[in-house]
Amino acid sequence: MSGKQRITPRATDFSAWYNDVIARAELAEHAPVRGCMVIRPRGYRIWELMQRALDDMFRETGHENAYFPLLIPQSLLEKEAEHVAGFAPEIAVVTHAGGKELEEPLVLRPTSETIVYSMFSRWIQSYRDLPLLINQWANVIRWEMRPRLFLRTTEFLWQEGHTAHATDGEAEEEALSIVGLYRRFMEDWMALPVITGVKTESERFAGAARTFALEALMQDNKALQTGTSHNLGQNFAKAFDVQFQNADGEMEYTWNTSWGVSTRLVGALIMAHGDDQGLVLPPKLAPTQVVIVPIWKTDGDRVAVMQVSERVAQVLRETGLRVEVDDRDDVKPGAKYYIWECRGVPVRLEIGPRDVSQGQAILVRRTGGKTPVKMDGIAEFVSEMLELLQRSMLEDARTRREQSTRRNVTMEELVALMAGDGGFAFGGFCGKAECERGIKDQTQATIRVLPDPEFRTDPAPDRCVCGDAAVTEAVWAKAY
RNA sequence: CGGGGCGUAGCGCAGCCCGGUAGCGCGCCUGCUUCGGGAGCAGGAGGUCGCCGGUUCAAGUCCGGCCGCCCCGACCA
Repeated sequence: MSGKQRITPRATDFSAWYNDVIARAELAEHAPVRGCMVIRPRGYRIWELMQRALDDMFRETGHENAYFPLLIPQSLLEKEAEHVAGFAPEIAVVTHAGGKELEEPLVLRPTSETIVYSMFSRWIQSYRDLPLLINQWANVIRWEMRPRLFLRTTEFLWQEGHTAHATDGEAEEEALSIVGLYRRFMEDWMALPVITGVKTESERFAGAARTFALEALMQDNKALQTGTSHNLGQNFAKAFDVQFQNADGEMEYTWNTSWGVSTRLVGALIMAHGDDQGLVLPPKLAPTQVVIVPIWKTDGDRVAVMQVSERVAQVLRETGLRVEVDDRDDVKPGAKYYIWECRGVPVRLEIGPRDVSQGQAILVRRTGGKTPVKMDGIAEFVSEMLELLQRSMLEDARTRREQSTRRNVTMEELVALMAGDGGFAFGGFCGKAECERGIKDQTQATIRVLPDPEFRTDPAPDRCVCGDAAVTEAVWAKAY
């Protein structure tokens, strides 16, 4: 547990680094079933902190939590043609139960649109029932060929929002406002800058009219889709007969949205901020924000140092900080430094006999640098330090992303970039699926999004990377 | 599903060619000395060598079969 095995440096093998960090920080492990993971307490608490923040945001915007079942009748899943086709390869099916073969196989939900909208059709009668804004926290199952802890597992945890509206405009507004909500969460809590935009047809959710997405760049210069929000149009309403009577007494199908983020966000946090020492957590999502390491030689020192350490911990906790005192006497202080750095704790306070006599503690930042802090006003100082760290992590991540972003790329540049350093490549796009396909075959890069106005290049490119006239701008990257 | 590799202590591995008392590092337990950047010494616990069969006086090692896992080629929050 407190071994001194080295973490593979990122530059040597990013994948091995990622696995090492997860193992050493005790975030998760592989389960007996291929593709499944056990999320350990230190990893699960990160997810719980994410959940709490997001859940509060959903509530503030009028959404209510509910729970729909894991098992879905196969016939129900098959009602929306495009949806079934899209998920077919990833579906797990229960055929036997109670000691006999089932009359109708049950699907383990890969997502819950089908069961949700079949229930919505019973709950909605009038325009007065709209909008209906539901969220659920749940696990889902998607049989994966190439699993990776947190990033792509057969079972994962997520939230899925499902809403019903009276008009297409309202649904579109809802889908977009969720993108904004996700973006605020990712920037303010995860310190993760994202690019937002709309997906091309080939990357669109099975059954959606439009898919909006948030894309972040990891330190290996590969993109990670960190969230999606779909305007489902009336596709599911028609498949599941979700109708309401409008003010004029006419029957209309509802307009729906669905949206989600998952435990993949933990993987994003690791890959966006981690360094060769291990995990680096933004203060707002760190299970332990401050670790106090008491230092002593003699028993007399120990009593004095522990007394001060506990008092400092108390003061910090009273200001709402998550604090741990590492008072183990079988591990030397130096070893503790490595352990807590590996776990990503943002701030460490070292308190030894010298500090006690001088009325101070030594504050060490996870991202580098140490300074003495006076005991008077230490809570305020540490709080401000954490806020500063939270902000600087976002700025640093944004700087890294900008350094790995190229604009107005030509086909030659795109090919060279994807064969080399990778990163985000902005360029004109003709809108043709064959063009998109060809670039993917040649470079392994896909269009992550057609970026929202705020991210676009000014002036807009007028030629597609293929040479044809551009109808829009696109962001290419190799993706997870 | 096609190609390559691996199953030996909690983890990482050696031993296998050439059959003969199951080993190393880390971790774990006990004690003493240590303690401001991964402590040292001494003692100790821990194993159906993936499974089934065969050859042999004798199999971790040789032979046959099976199972599982990892890596590489067609999808995805």
